[in-house]
Amino acid sequence: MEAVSTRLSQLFVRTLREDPVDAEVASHRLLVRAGYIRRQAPGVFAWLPLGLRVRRKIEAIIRDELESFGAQEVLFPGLLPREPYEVTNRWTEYGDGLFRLKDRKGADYLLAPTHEEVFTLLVKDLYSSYKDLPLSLYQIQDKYRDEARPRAGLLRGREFSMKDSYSFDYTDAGLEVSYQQHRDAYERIFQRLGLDYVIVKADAGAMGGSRSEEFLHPTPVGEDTFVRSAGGYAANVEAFTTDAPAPRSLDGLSPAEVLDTPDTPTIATLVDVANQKHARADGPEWTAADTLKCIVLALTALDGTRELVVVALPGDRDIDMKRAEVAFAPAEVEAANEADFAKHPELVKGYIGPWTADRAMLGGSAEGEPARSITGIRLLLDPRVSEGTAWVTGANEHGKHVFGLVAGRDFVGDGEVQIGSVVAGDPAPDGSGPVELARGMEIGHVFQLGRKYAEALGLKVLDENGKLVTVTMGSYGIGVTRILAVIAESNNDGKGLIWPKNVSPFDVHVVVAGKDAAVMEIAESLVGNLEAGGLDVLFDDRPKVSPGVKFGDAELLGVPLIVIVGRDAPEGRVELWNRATGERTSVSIDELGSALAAQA
RNA sequence: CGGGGCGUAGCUCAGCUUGGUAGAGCGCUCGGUUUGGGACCGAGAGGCCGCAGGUUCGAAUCCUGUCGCCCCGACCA
Repeated sequence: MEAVSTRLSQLFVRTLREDPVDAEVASHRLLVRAGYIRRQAPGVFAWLPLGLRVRRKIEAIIRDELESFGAQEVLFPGLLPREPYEVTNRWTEYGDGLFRLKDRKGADYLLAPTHEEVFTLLVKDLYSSYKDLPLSLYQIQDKYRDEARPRAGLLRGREFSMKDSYSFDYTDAGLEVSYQQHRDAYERIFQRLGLDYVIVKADAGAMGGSRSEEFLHPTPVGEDTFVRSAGGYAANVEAFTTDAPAPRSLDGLSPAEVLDTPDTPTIATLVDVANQKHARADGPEWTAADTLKCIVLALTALDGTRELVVVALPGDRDIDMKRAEVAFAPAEVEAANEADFAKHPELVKGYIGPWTADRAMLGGSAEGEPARSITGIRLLLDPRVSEGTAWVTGANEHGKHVFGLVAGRDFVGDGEVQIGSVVAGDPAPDGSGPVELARGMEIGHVFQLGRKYAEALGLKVLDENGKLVTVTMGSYGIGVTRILAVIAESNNDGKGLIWPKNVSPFDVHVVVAGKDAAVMEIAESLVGNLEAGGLDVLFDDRPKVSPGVKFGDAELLGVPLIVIVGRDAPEGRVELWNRATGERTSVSIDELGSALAAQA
């Protein structure tokens, strides 16, 4: 690209002295204040020249890395017909999140939220042989999602730019290679962008794929919680797993006994009363971790049927509803309501447990019968409730709990479920030590889709043996405008933006300070030289603006290198100002080029 | 969808309690003085006080409704 110089006196920008009142997070506030973007509607932004320049810098890096392994760029429209999305059922599944519209004939259209369907169909149209594969296609295109609540400026918008790629292979091994190529390219892209990231295992269930990882940028404004261990483990909380302890012998465990525990509907009250009235003979106090909490959830399947399940987990844990949603998908999960309880009067709120003296209340029974429990409600166990563990839990009577109830002896679950809250200190499943919790913003996602879309849309090719095989696909996304916001979010100070050099709208910002015509002339020629040397230059040539305003704007706009042409210019000296460090050094004009190169 | 807040000039806000015909700072235009950290003087342009009803001689102000926006939560391939 040809180097350019732009005069601030001509640039279409107006900086705001005060923060816009509707902007909360730093990136939103500063991008608006510095004149990079303007809001058009909730979650919808117009791009001004400065913002566009940054956006294109980011896009160029993405393109470079994708082309480096042979991915090819295409461009789909944002406006698409309903049909392809009907075939995969996403016209319906997307629900309110989809922008739908009708043409003059009443035909249904949508503003695409993502493009799996049409990419699949495009390849189906043109290719039919294994010899054409592997193939990776991508586009950088605006996506539309009618978010219930757009927020934080560019971080969650309703229109946003996304780079989406799709890989096409006819073998699983091929998909693995394509996936790895994208994953490697993403690492290089984020490194070039100067973006801190962690790769976390993501839940792959809902989309029917086999492998999925998210690139998260750690930041307090992030929307995802993830866990990581010092030993290198990282995962989304939804994908975090806890291993069940090895089964313990049932021999020698004391029998369960029902004890009075008046007024103990909560775990906290139960622990208190247990310690007061039923202290353990052999020492340690009862804690919440000794109790078994039984939570009644209502699942609504896609066909609308509602089923209650009880999840039993240690009393020091809560249910993480996000994890629950993933675990029970596609069914919807919510806490059981009054009507649900009314149908099961045998469930005594606050005193629910799996066991009664006669017959299992929930789940199966240790002896394998009776086949159905009293309630018939499925009992799902947290992995910590493993065979041979003993618990204090509800006795299904007001004011009574059963102590020493042993999993695998006195009650049996109908399955395991991993929806307990994850807390700092939990062991990583790979043995790499305790985890900590952190917030992150998803900036990239690599996903092995497998054959779901190819199957639904009939994308098959002939293999070496002349046999039709269904193509296997991957999809890979990077949020371009979100990345821009994340970079802004992580690169600013009280005075304004501080762009990393690879994405800065200009390489250098030249400020002419003072009204002297001679100084202005020197600045003009200096700008010309820098441009000739291949640098993009923003030139603050505004004649009637005081130096303070120019300096303030320079800091707000965030070009990392600033050159002040001022009082020492007639002596052949200018100041080189590093935006990030604030350091200013006097350099001779002759050496400016090398001084800039040294800073860059 | 639940909770909270806010709609007055391009931006940030005052005025509303107690009704009397629209204000400030910044920005913008013109003239002049300034020019190394957000200068100053003078003269201007700019508002359907979100919208619709109502009360009243009179509504930015009181009442009702409505729309929109922001934040928190729910939701989010």
